[in-house]
Amino acid sequence: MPASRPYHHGDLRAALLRSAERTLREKGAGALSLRELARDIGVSHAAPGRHFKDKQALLDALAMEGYERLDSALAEAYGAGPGFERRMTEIARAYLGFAVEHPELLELMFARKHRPDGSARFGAAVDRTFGSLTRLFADAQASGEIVDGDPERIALAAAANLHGLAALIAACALDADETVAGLDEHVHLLLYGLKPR
Amino acid sequence: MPASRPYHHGDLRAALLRSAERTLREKGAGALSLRELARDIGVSHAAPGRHFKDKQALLDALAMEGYERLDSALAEAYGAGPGFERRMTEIARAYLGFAVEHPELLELMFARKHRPDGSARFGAAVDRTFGSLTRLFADAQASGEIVDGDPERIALAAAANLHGLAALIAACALDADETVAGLDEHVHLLLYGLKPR
DNA sequence: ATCCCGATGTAGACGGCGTCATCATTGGCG
DNA sequence: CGCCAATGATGACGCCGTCTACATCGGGAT
Repeated sequence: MPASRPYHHGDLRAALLRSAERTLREKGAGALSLRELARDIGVSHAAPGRHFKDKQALLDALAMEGYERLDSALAEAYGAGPGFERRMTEIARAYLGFAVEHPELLELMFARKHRPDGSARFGAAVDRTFGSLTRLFADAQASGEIVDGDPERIALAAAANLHGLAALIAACALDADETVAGLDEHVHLLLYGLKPR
Repeated sequence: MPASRPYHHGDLRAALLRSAERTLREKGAGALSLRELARDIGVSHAAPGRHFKDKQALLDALAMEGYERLDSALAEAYGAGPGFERRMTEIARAYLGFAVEHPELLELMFARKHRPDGSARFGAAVDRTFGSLTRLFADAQASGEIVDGDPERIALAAAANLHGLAALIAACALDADETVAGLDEHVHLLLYGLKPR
């Protein structure tokens, strides 16, 4: 018979995050229970408390991981090659791709729970996430490819547009495939406006 | 002493919804408990079960009320007077106003829980909500004020833009006042695009 | 006018949960 | 080698959602 499990797990914190993310993906944030995680991993029901002050702390950590992954995806898209429109389209594709593959995580990242004081950490995370857009538009403004004006505002316009699509997809309010298929046209509308030229 | 409370409440369902909305606004959806609602209202802990199959059913009902209110606000904004841009701006202001005043409710409305089969009801609710935009753009297209193309897609571009702003405000990722103050410019960017003309 | 029945509310129980306090085990560092 | 901080186990507490069985009501059929 196998040696009984060692008293200490080794890396319970990481195991919790892995297992939690799996549950999040499969059953949603509401159906996530610390006790169940502990059971799945094979530790006592209170062990998670050693690594996360409370359930919200675990969810916060999960959200932070989400920001890091989304940041990477957007940064990679930003480097997809030269050319403003190419980059813009790739960033949009990356954002929507994230929403399609990790809708529950996206919802968690932008959940309205991160305020009591961690709001600073999450505010910074959001800023980092949209940093790729800010850089992109700063570049494009310098070369005259983008209208003048407060770069923050212009980046916000793009960010709101992308996040809106992503949030609607995550909420199942939009058909994901259909939306992704029409993404090029959507970006075109964003860049050229709804008014005829 | 007051006559003991009557055995039947009279309109417990409505009382539950009222009290639930208050809790939602003050403490968030996560902190909403059927038992606490029952205590506040003065009925037994299982009484809510007579009117809502389970907790999710109550949340769904709240979300539906939210859609109705948002629909009214948008419809009123649509009727704010003639002129496409005027209407567009007023609709945007109404949407963001809703997000500022009822952030928790907005989050609930677009929460990813409404799928098991009620997805149809909520899909229809979303369609109704963005109906004002669809109408608006149909009008505007007819008079040549808006670019040609699939009206659905154009309405979606506007809807995603507004919903993105609203969602970011509700998530505390944007400063509400600041965003509302810059709304006119934001709408301008939506209509005229990010590329110079 | 009476009876009955469905709608509504109550009482109690069950299991699950998050969290806390207390105790056990461990590995590493002085 | 011995101690200690980190980590895990155990048990307890109160709250929760939900189920079942029972109580109370009002209104419609007779």
